[in-house]
Parts: sequence; structure tokens; C-alpha cells
Amino acid sequence: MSTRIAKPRSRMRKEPSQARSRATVEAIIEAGARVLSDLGWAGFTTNKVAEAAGASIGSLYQYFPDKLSLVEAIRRRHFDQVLAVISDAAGDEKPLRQFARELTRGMIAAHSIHPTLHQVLLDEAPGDRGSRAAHAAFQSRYLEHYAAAVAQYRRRTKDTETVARVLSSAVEGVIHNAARRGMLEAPELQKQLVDLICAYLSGQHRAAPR
Amino acid sequence: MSTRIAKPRSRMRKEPSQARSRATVEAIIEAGARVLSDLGWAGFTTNKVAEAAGASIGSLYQYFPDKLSLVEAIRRRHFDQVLAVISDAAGDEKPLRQFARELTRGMIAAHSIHPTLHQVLLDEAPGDRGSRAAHAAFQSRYLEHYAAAVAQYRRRTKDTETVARVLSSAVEGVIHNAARRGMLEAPELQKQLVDLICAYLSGQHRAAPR
DNA sequence: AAGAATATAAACAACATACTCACATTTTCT
DNA sequence: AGAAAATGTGAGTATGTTGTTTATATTCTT
Repeated sequence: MSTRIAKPRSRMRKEPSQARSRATVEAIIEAGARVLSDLGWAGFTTNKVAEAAGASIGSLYQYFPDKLSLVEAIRRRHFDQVLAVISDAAGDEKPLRQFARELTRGMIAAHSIHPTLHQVLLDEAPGDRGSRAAHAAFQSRYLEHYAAAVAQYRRRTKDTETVARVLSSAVEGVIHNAARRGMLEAPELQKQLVDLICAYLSGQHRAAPR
Repeated sequence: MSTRIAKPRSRMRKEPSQARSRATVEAIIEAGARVLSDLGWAGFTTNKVAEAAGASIGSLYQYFPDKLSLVEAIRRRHFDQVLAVISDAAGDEKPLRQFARELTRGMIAAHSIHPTLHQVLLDEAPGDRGSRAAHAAFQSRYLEHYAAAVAQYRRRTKDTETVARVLSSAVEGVIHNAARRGMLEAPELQKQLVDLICAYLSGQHRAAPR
């Protein structure tokens, strides 16, 4: 029972050294993201990814030891992008509305390339391997940024974490829904999302007038 | 090419007449919902459903001609439930906050049994068959109810439909996220969701004070 | 007790798909 | 130029999955 051998942690079977191979690896990751976003986890097959990347299945397995390590790579890349967006938006001390606008714009931009990748990565794709830790770390930092914003714009809130979570999931919900309908670019939607964020964060809504 | 034969529309291969068989059918649908919610579309297999229902695979195929018709049945049942919730909440003329509270409570209740079923049904499960129409009809009525509420509580809004969509997707996002974390019952979360709805719908948030 | 309805689960056929391997091509190095 | 290393190829395999059938057993109705 103690014979459970720890799989070698190698992210990549072989480190690409030439420019050509680095381009191949990049193409594979990119194609993987597209397939994952378009077909979902159920349609995410290594052969399909290789074909979409314009590479051969052999090349794929030359750099990624198995399917999961590929998902890992995709996940890492996407999460880094999203994190950068939030980090930027919640940067220094800007007025609420500007923060909301930048956040909205950034999130939409981050999802414009692969509309439903984020959701698929969160919901469908498994995270068996060492990804568990990385995934948690992402979630943590992700929320931290939101929490910082909440603390800044909504000072008299006790449970900052809950508010941050509600806000982030609401934003994600809107983005995801719009993405599925292909309406990410609609300006009216962007405006409404900004309004939603501002309304919730400014939070002067006690005792409705009527 | 025109030889595409229209499959017989039979929802059920055989109508259950005895009480026993009706219970079996119900158990299968219920188990199907659970499997779909827990394992996702990728893990949704007829054998697993039968086992989870405490029935045999043969019984399943006695009543459902194929896998898709089973999903159809699950979908129909769930959507009916959700629709009833919204319909109730957006009933007559109540103050905004009460509407928000009832909507929140109802949505949470509807998702408490099978937390992620709704999302899976919307995102992963295919809708090849005649479900396309039913699905659209549901979406339509779903939005209508939200739009009615928007029109009632937010009179000076031009694009009612967009607002309704933003609101509904935001609520869904929060619910879905909470469901995944097993935090659906947390009272603090419920309160925050109510706040979010009220804040957005009352919409007096122009010109942030600072 | 006969016959209809319902339940069972082993078995299958068809298919999908992650992954390997032996070989071809390109790049780098001497 | 030529050897060696790096990279690319894709048919093939091995393994599993899964929707579905069928022959048989059990329970209900009349």
C-alpha cells in the first residue's frame, strides 16, 4: 500500500529549446484553450487539440506527458491573464465608477478570446493532480483583489469576504451568460454591468422610496 | 439525403400503469438529476443512473427510449420548478425588498436539492432533439418574469430586456458559485444577494460621494 | 392460475480515445 | 559537408466506455 509511487512532477516531458518547438507548444496550448472553450471538457480530446493546433498528436505528447498536464498549462495561462486584469483594475485609488469600468472592460477582454473557457475550467475540468494547490492559490488571490476593492469602496461592511464573493460571482455570471449568447461586446450590457457593480458597492439602498 | 427519418416522438416507450412502475420512473428521473448534478454531463451514463436509482438498466430502457429522452424529462421537471419560483416571487405588487427576499429564498430552495443541476443543464447537456424549442420557450418565459419585475421596480429604464438579463445572470452566478462551495444555506450570503438585487433595481447610484 | 406488467443484469457491439513507436525532416554543431 | 541532436509525423494499438438488447425472473391484476 505504501508502494504508491509519486509520479515525476515534470510539467513537460522535454523542454523546447529551439524557437520552432516553442511555437509548437504555444500553438498547442492555444488550440487547447479553444477546443476546451468550444466543445467543453467532454469534447476535449488530445487528437482534436493536436489537429486544431496544426500539429501532430506525436508532437503533443513530446511536450506534455498526459492530457491533464495540458489542461494544467491552459489553466495556468488563463488564470494568470485574469489575475492581471483584476490586479490592474483594483490598482490605486480611483473613483468607484472608474474601477467598475476598468474591471468590466478587462473581464470582457479576457473572455472575448475564449468565451466560456473560464467556466469550463472552473466547473467541468478536473483538478486531480497537484493542480489542487495551484487552483486554491488562484482562487485565494482572485478573491483578495476583490476584497481589497470592497474594503476600499464599501468601508462600513463587516463581512468583506462574503461581499467580495457575491460581487465576483455576480460579475462572472453576467459575463458567462453574455459569452454564451455571443453578446459580450454589446455596449448596453457593459453599461449595465458597470451599474450593477457601482450600485452594489455604493450600497445606499435601504428603505426603498415607495 | 432526404431519407432522414423522423424518430417517433414517443417520450416514453411504455406508459407506466401500476403504482410500482410510476415510482420506478420517478426514482430514475430523480437519480438522473442527482448524477447529472454531481458528475456533470461527462459522468452521466445510463448505467450509473439506473444504479443510483436502485433500478436495473433494463427498467430504465423500458420507459425511456434513449439517453436524451431521459435528459429531456429531467430538464422539463427542473425548469418547471424554477419557473414556478420566479412566477411566485414576481407575483403581485409587493415592495422591492420583499420581492428580492422571496426570489432569493425560492432560488436557493430550488437549487438546494441538486446544486449544480441548473448550470449543467444550461451549459453541458446537449439539446439536439425537439428540446431546442422547449428550451427556448423556457428561456423566454424565464426572462419575461424578470422583465416584469424590472418594469415594476425600475420604471425609468429603457432597455428592460438587457437589465432583466443582467439581473438574472447575476443572481444565477451567485447561486451557482455558492452551490459549488456548499454555501447555499449561509444566511449572510442570502442577505447579500438580497442587497445586490435591491441595489441594482433601485438604482440610485450616480455620482459616487467621494 | 393465467396472463399482463414490471424488474433484472449479463452480455454485446460499436465506438472513442489516450498514448506509443518507428521513421521522416529540420536544425545545430563541428 | 556531414554527423548528431532536436523536432515532427500519424498510423496503429490497447484499453476502456457505454448505450442498448435480450432472455429470464418476479410481481401484480383479474
